[in-house]
Amino acid sequence: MNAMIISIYEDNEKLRDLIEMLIGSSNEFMVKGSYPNTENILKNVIKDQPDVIIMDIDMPEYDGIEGVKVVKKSFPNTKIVMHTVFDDDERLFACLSHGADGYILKKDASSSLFNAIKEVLSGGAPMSAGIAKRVLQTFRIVEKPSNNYHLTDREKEILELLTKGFSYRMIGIECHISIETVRRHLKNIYQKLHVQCGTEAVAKAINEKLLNN
Amino acid sequence: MNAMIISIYEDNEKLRDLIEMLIGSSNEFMVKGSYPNTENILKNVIKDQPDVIIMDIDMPEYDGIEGVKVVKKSFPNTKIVMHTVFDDDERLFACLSHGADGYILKKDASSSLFNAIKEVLSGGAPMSAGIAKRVLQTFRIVEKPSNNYHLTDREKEILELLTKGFSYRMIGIECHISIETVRRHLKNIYQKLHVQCGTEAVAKAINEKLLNN
DNA sequence: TTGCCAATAACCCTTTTGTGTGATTTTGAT
DNA sequence: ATCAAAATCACACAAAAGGGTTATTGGCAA
Repeated sequence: MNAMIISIYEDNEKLRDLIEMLIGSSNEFMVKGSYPNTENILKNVIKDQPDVIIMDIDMPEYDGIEGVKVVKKSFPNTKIVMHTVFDDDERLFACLSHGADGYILKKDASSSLFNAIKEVLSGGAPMSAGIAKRVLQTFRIVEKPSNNYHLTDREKEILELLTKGFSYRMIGIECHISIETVRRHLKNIYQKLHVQCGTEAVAKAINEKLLNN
Repeated sequence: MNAMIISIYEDNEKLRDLIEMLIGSSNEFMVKGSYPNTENILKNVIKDQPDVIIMDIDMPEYDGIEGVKVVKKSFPNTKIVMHTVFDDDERLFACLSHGADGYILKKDASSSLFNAIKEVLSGGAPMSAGIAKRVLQTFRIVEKPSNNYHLTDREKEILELLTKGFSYRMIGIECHISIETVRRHLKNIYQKLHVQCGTEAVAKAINEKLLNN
């Protein structure tokens, strides 16, 4: 099997050399392309054809988040492992949302970086321990304070049609009931939701996910 | 340092014994509590006081997802590592949303399970490679097809007030413009959004995140 | 059985919305 | 300086929404 090609984007020259050495020392990997920022990264990627990119975030002028964005747009199969000091949510999720495949903190042992490359090549998503935890925490359900307005099924049904832009008349036809009954239901719904009008009810229903779907 | 206490929930007796042996063989860990399902898990946890729980998902009667839910509700600091054959999104995210700290597939080497326990104890979130990848993928921004309706700033402002339940009149007062102008703006907004009425516009604005906040 | 509640329906009346049409003023860009 | 887009205001009219009140029916539970 041919050696996998690795590109490095890191503005600290010493660190860049170090990573290059570390990775190049294995005969599984070959470093091709080593840059201090993401200027013209698309051209570089076309030239280098890397399998994996090691990407710092904080680089002058052209930063790593931009880099992830442009590379992943054109080369979604090129793996990108972030390698950075930042562990704030904002940058983390900015990278992930643009398609970063891994996120390793610089404070971790440099062997992590080496393993991360292997892991990402075998279809995984290497993350530093704290990062993975942070990611999982975003899935926690925020135990909602029972925003239960005791809407009946019928009321939910009618509210849902309202959110779809149905007029009272159309709702009546859809539900096979008279427009007067629709009025009655909506009147009750507005009271239960403590709102004054349809638009407010729709906003509340969507924002608080009151509907079953 | 005292040995960390591990509990095991796994309905396959042979596998349960195997895990028990594997983990108990280390003097870092001590297995206390080993059960074929999550019946009375709360009582068990109170009795065993485990630091980490290894939890299968598919168990008769009382399954692992229920187990995660009830344990994490009362003991959020007790770490739970799922150990299962399932890698479908539904079960995965059901576990994560209730607070599972790790997710290891049974097909992985049993050493993974051992390492996972160490990792979760050191504040990490151990996941099998494919699982981590799946998790990261949920963060990808679905490159929205430029749902840009070319609303002007003023129009967005007015649409936002509408979503807050303001009447035309109130919007006029809020923006220091006549109600006729409000009507005019809304008329344009409805055309741009291809909707017929306020409720539909509000639903579209919220669902497609057309507003700046 | 009685009584409650959800669902249904109707009538009346006022206010709000939505639309068509037209016009003026502001503002930004070329 | 000029042109275009955006923002402003006005009038008229029909349709829809929203609120008050009252009433009937059917199901379910105390």
